[in-house]
Amino acid sequence: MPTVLDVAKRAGVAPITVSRVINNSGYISLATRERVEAAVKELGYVPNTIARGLRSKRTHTLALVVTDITNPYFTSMARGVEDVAGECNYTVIYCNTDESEAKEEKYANMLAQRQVDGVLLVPSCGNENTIKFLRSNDIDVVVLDRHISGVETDIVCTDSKNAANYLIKLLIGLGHKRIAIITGQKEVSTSVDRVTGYQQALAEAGLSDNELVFYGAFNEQSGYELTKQVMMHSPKPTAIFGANNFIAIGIIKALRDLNIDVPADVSVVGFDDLPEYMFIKPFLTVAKQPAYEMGRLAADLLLKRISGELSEEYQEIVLPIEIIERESSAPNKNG
Amino acid sequence: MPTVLDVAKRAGVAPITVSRVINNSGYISLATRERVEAAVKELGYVPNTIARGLRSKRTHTLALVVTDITNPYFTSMARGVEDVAGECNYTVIYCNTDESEAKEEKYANMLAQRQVDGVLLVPSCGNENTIKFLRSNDIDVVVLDRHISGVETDIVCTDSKNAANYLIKLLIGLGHKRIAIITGQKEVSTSVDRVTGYQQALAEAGLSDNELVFYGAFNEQSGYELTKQVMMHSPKPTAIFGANNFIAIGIIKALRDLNIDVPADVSVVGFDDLPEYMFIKPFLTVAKQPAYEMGRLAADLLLKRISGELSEEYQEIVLPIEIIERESSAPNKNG
DNA sequence: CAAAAATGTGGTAACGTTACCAGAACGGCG
DNA sequence: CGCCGTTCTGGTAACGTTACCACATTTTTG
Repeated sequence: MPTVLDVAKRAGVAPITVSRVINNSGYISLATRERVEAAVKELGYVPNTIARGLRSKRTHTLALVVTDITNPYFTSMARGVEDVAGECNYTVIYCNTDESEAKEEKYANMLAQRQVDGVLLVPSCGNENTIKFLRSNDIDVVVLDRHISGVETDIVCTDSKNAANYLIKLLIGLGHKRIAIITGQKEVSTSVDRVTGYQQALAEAGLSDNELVFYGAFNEQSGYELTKQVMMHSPKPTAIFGANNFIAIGIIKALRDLNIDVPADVSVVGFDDLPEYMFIKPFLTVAKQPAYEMGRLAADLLLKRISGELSEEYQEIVLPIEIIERESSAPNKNG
Repeated sequence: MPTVLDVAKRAGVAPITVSRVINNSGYISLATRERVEAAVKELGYVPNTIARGLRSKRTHTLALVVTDITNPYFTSMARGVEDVAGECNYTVIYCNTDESEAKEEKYANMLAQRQVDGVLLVPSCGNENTIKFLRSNDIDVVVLDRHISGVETDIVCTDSKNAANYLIKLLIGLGHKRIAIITGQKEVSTSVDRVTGYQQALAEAGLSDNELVFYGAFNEQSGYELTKQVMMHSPKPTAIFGANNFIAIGIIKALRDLNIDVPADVSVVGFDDLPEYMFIKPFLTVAKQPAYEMGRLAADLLLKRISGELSEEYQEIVLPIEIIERESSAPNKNG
């Protein structure tokens, strides 16, 4: 493994000069630059990012902390982050918290040890400890997807409340009066926001008495089980709002197992679209968040924050949500 | 940011002693250990992985190079890798080559700079350059999914040829005689292997004259377009084999747009299952590769290779493929 | 034409950790 | 009692790079 020193000797210059050529910094005459570049090639020299990081205090590494990378919503987000990072010669480390606060803490610790330059965080809970810890280790943080209380921060998210509101109004417009919502953990902001949007829509339509809110987890199983509970209610709801993609799938499967037709008997709407290629035939009416774009913008904001080219003030970027009406929502024919 | 030195001072010991406590190496009396641990806590000391890596020549970092992380096949694989790596306190960097040799090369260079301890590589092409380059930089490599020529290496894969063979025999058993295969790039081993399995099955059944092989790319668009070509053939095939999940989806969509019913008019079989949760109703007959398990085993093998606890000989691990028969393959009723 | 600014190069030290070598204190053994 | 092995601790240097300062040379400016 040749080092700057070897290259320097070969090119007949000082190590620092080699460094300057590689980093394109400072003044270098064309002649020496060429000599150095030739030496680099001849020796197959590869600069050592580790040593560089130690000295310069910049590791050119970001981390993306999500709950589960196998959720296509986060996979797209990850790809967005990766693409922007790659363009700027940054590397990304991915971490899966599985919605566990303990895992989040463990990862935060690991990332501090690794001296990453910045972290893109989808908080596993409403807790501000992780952010404070990272900041105390000189690591910039941009929050994604979910709000966090108790601390100011840069954040990239969508307007869950409004989108939920819109979806419910859509259902109300189709004649539905008994609409249930199945959502995730009470501790997660998106979960709460979607419920709030739901409640507001009902209130505006004078249907507040019909609230049917079910908290659970953001996964298929929870959606499945809660649907069975929901359908025990009397009178039965005529529409269900699943607060993320997995919940929506759980709902559809449960209804199928209960021999309830969608949308003839019950309409279903969801949040977070599944990738188009996944469905032979798109079917579910959803509020689609621009996951890839969110990843891109968040990475962009983080990189700017790291380079210090931003004012002190924290930024909040709210992206629009697209409502896609498909077959799963239909006029109410069941009272 | 406190360092070992600060901790050492506080605990009244030498820096090296702090290092020993943190790494659980060498002899330490209980008293000093406790003193050091207390100092670590009081100062909020976090060891610096960068400095550690520079000195010890081990970064505790792996890289997973795949073609596209948004393909659920690779996402599962990634999760398998991540889980094993995490257990051993290794961190994983993900890289997407998008099947481009240039990108693969760029990433290899980056990974060498970062001094990763090992790389899990899904080769974007049959080229051995990347492996040779990484090895010349003291980086261990385990190849995943696809064979590579021109160089011996550890590899974890499945028996594509046999699985393809089996799928085609299944179709032949259902009475199909004109079976087309739509596959990926000619340069990719899995692409070729699946064609070989296809050809052998036809040969064994005395149907060699009916070969219908279409090379393209491993994505939906290619599957879609080639399907339209395939169906121009006369006489039309009665079954199509899509050599990966995206191609299969492209096929299904194309047939739908052509008003051709699956499986009444044409049977379809695929490779690489989509995650169960994606489908309300599983439908496609597939050869399912154990992606998560492949990731786990490959990471395991790589870590062993890194720790030097393996003999010199390269290992080839071939995992079984599961054939899942579903509705998209049915008896031939179209001659 | 002197002074100031731009250009080009190098020396030294430092980033934070651990490898390597050394040595002290202690107990057990012949 | 002297020797050896075990247990515990420390000093020094090195990993490969770049920050910082210094200086020489050339070009620009008033």
